[in-house]
Amino acid sequence: MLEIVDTVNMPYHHGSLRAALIDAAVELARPEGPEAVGLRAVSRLAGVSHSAAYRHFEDRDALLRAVCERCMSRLAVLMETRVDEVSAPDDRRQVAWARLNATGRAYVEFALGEPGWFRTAFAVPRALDHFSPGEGSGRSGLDPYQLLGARLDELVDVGSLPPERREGAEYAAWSAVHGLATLLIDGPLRDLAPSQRDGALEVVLRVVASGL
Amino acid sequence: MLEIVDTVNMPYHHGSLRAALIDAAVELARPEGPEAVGLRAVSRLAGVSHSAAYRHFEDRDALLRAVCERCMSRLAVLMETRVDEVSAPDDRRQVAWARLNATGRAYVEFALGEPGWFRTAFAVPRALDHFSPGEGSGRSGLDPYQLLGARLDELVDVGSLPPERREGAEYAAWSAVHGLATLLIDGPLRDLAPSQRDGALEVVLRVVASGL
DNA sequence: TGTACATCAGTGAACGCGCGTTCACTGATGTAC
DNA sequence: TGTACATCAGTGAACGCGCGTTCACTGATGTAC
Repeated sequence: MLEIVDTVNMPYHHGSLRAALIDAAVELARPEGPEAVGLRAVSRLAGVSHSAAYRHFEDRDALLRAVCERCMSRLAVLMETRVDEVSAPDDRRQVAWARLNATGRAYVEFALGEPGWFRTAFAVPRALDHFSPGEGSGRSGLDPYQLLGARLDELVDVGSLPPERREGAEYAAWSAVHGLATLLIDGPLRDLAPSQRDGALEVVLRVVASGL
Repeated sequence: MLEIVDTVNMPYHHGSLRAALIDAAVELARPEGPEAVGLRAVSRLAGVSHSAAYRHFEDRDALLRAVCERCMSRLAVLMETRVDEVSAPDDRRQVAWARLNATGRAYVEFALGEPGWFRTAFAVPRALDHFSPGEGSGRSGLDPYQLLGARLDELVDVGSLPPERREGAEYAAWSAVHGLATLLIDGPLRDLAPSQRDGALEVVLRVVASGL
């Protein structure tokens, strides 16, 4: 919801402008993606002069980085939520597979449901080991990559994935859902009908599961 | 190679400005990606006033579309080349699998070797059925998606892929290599060491092959 | 408790940039007679 | 073969836009005495 800020009754000191700027940036990124996150546009939405932003962020990139982390965190939260929703029958192996599938489904669900946030989450790429703890992470403190790793570890634990095939398994699972997501939202598959989209997701999940 | 054009000795009429503009745009897209393809920058590189471009392209998007097709075509050509390089032993099944792998490897090779072109190829997404014949295609006239389909058809032909699992198989294979490519060049895996990159590619190919 | 003062967090004008697009123009080419 | 003229493909100035960044400033807050 883009709302006009009543600048007349605003106190001179905002109090929590840094947080307000990030909120505004997240709001702008939602429909438009990371390109919409500019210092001027964000300050405008926050109802503040654009130079005020420099009190809280070194430059435009610093703001964008903060927004990326928020978006990445939202992705992590959705993944955790969907995994937690998996009902747990007796069969531990079945649960482990269902949870892996839920993880992948959540990833694509997020990309399709919030394409702007999804693109923003990946707009300031960083190396895996550059993740600071807490940044871009969900409730459990794990980022999306680590959440996927946890699912694969579980598969090993319950004996569904031979330990010798554990190494690098993230790459296969992650690439598959990430590729599908980007092809569906930005790429040549963007005009696929919803039913075809679902079908594609099922095939991707099936191939990964049986290929691991 | 960005070269300064000798504007003094240029004839008033260029002769093939449309082609020259596309060439210049492809050159700009190579290191920078699609963002670098602007009417002014491209005209500048071609040694021509920026308004001249409007004689050949309706607007900036029309130019970008032409460049995308060229980049997509280069991808198709590399895929064909790598497939043709596969030596053909007796075993038809082995050949079919090797060719599928070569297709996927070529895809990632292109993305890593020419990230700007790769990103440009996908910068103006279109629906699959919007591909006009010849656009974005390689020597054989097939675009990358169709080249992948041909590999999968071959697998069915030689009996390596049950026909009932043929449907949607493109989505799984394409998503996997596309996801790996984008994670490696733009995403969180961009700082992976070359050896790790290779390892990730092998895992991805193995999982797709055994999962199909 | 009151006052001087440092510090902090805002403002708004300005600089310089590159972009897409339009428009009246002009130089070169080709065609009709 | 020569000339008038239409057509085509360029030019360059101009408009308006939004951006990131800097800077001197000012209003509000908190602290020391």
